[in-house]
Amino acid sequence: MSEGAPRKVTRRDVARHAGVSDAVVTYTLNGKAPVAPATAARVRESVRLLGYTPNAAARALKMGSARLIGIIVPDTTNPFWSELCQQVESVASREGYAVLVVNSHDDDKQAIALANSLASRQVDGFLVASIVRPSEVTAFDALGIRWASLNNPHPIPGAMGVGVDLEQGARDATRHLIEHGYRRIAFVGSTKDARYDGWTAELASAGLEPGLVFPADFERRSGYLAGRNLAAASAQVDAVFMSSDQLAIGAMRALHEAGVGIPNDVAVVSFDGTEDAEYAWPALTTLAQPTAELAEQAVLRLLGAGVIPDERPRGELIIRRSCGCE
Amino acid sequence: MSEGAPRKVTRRDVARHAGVSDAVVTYTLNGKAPVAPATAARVRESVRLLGYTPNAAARALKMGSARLIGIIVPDTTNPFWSELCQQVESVASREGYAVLVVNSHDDDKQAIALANSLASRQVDGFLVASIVRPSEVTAFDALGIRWASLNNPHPIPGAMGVGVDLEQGARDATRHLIEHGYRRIAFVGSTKDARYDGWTAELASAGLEPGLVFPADFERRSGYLAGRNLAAASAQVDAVFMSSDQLAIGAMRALHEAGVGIPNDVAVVSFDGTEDAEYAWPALTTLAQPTAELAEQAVLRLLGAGVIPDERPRGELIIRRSCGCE
DNA sequence: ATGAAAGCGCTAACAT
DNA sequence: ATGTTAGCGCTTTCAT
Repeated sequence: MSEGAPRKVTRRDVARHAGVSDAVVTYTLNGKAPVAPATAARVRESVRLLGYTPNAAARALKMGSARLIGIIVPDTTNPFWSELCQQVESVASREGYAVLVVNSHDDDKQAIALANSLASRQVDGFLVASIVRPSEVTAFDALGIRWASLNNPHPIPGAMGVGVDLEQGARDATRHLIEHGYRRIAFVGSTKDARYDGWTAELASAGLEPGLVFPADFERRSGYLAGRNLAAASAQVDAVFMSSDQLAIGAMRALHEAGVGIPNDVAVVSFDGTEDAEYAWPALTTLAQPTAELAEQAVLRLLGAGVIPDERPRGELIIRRSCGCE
Repeated sequence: MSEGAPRKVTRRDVARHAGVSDAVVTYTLNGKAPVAPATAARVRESVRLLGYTPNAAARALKMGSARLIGIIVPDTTNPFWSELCQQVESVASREGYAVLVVNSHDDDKQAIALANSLASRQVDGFLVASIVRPSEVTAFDALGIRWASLNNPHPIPGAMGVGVDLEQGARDATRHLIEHGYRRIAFVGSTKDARYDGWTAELASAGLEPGLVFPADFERRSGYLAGRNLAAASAQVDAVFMSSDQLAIGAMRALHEAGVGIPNDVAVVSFDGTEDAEYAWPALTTLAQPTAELAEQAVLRLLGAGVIPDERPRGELIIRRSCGCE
């Protein structure tokens, strides 16, 4: 490590060292005004010699922007969110912004407090991947900063947002199961989620009876619990749609423990397309969310830059063996 | 969303509204000076009414600290790092600091650039989880801010740092395999890592021949590749020590595909203790790193606060079925 | 207990 | 092409 040594070279030090005024240093560094080549070179040399680092706080104060965006996620430990955050970071940094990631742990009080603290840090905008209720919409709007919802289970009235069409994705995944010939297709997930609507609709449009529902949130542990129930009911189930990869991974553990064969006894299809799905056993057929595209659109919308297509990004089914293919 | 509406209530607005001076608002909010109860109440009311949010940039400029710490990790998408980051965030926020997480993608040039940008953002210190070479030590020290290494494969000379005793952990894990009676124990990981030394030493002290080595970094994909080689050589291997859970998950996929039974044909023990290990199939016996403790020590060291025990945190072996137990 | 005022490091008119 | 200067919103002596 290093001591908090007596170091703080300012723009002024650089100016003196280079024998110019403060402004010229700014001009040189930010390229907003013409500077004589020789002068510029001298300034740059001084910057290097002195090891000058601009003070972002001063800049933020002056500019009213910290070139920072915030993102509120339920849990960065969940691979889907961590992959998405990384994509967001990648496009943000390309645009010259840093990203402050904060965890809400799915607690709304917390989310509002976090939004406040982001606001006080002068973020130029923030993304909310946690569930957003109407009361939060009000609270967020009151902050007077741009914000957008990211991949919420349903579009939020009155709020800007981007997210895949979850209902359509669930239909695509469910249809694949139907095409395999499975007729008793169960659902694991939340019934308040658009994926539930998609599963229901697809079953109906194929003239199939509604399947069994095993309620769960999106985590592995919850999937494991649902998986135990599913195993117990496996005689009445051919296949199952899982609302997230994590859920599927948890459920498959329970299925394995109960000796239920996948896909022979129960076929599974899941949702998200995280890297874990590829390494699960058996490898999961999953509806991959286009996280890169999602991140791109979200950041550009937030920054009010770029041309943004008006259609919702659509997921893509990745076929592996859990559904019975190959 | 909300427009970037004409909003910017400053401390001065609050002061006017409450009929006091700017200073009194600060006194009230920061509790650093005595304020008459009635005045304080009035100020607080004005804050509420006006929806005042302090400007962190101004505060940072004045104070020379943004109450921010940075952390440079190789890849937040890797569950071990994301879990660790979340722990760091949790203790930092308890101490009143936010955390800026950045990805180095294991690129040293990048790491130095990131450290620079953290410095310019006035972080109070930063943690480096990426590999740190001597040249980086110099670069980091030159920044004049506190920094510490976090969980590097080896302690870094001249740098403050915290991390588990990887060598000891690898010995513990390897010993467990030996106690099972396995005698031909392979290694998957990097030979430049302390875990390799631990595996080697434990084998030697048990009087066993050195086992097969399958080089790999710490990712799933790399584990998968190593796993294929391992499968091909499985007749000469009883058990294997994997340097990370991710590696083990990737390798197990290859083993399954090759029809190699776990633990019957090859037993496995891994390292890290991430949540994935619990849901892998079969569930992984793993040497769990004490991430909470690591995060606690790292942040407190960085902030130069609290009493920090001088011994290295030690991992704990979590027994599941991949090693042949139960 | 409260107020006045200086200044943190930077940018951007506005002069020259 | 370069210099001067006025703040951005906050904290903190130093007065009162």
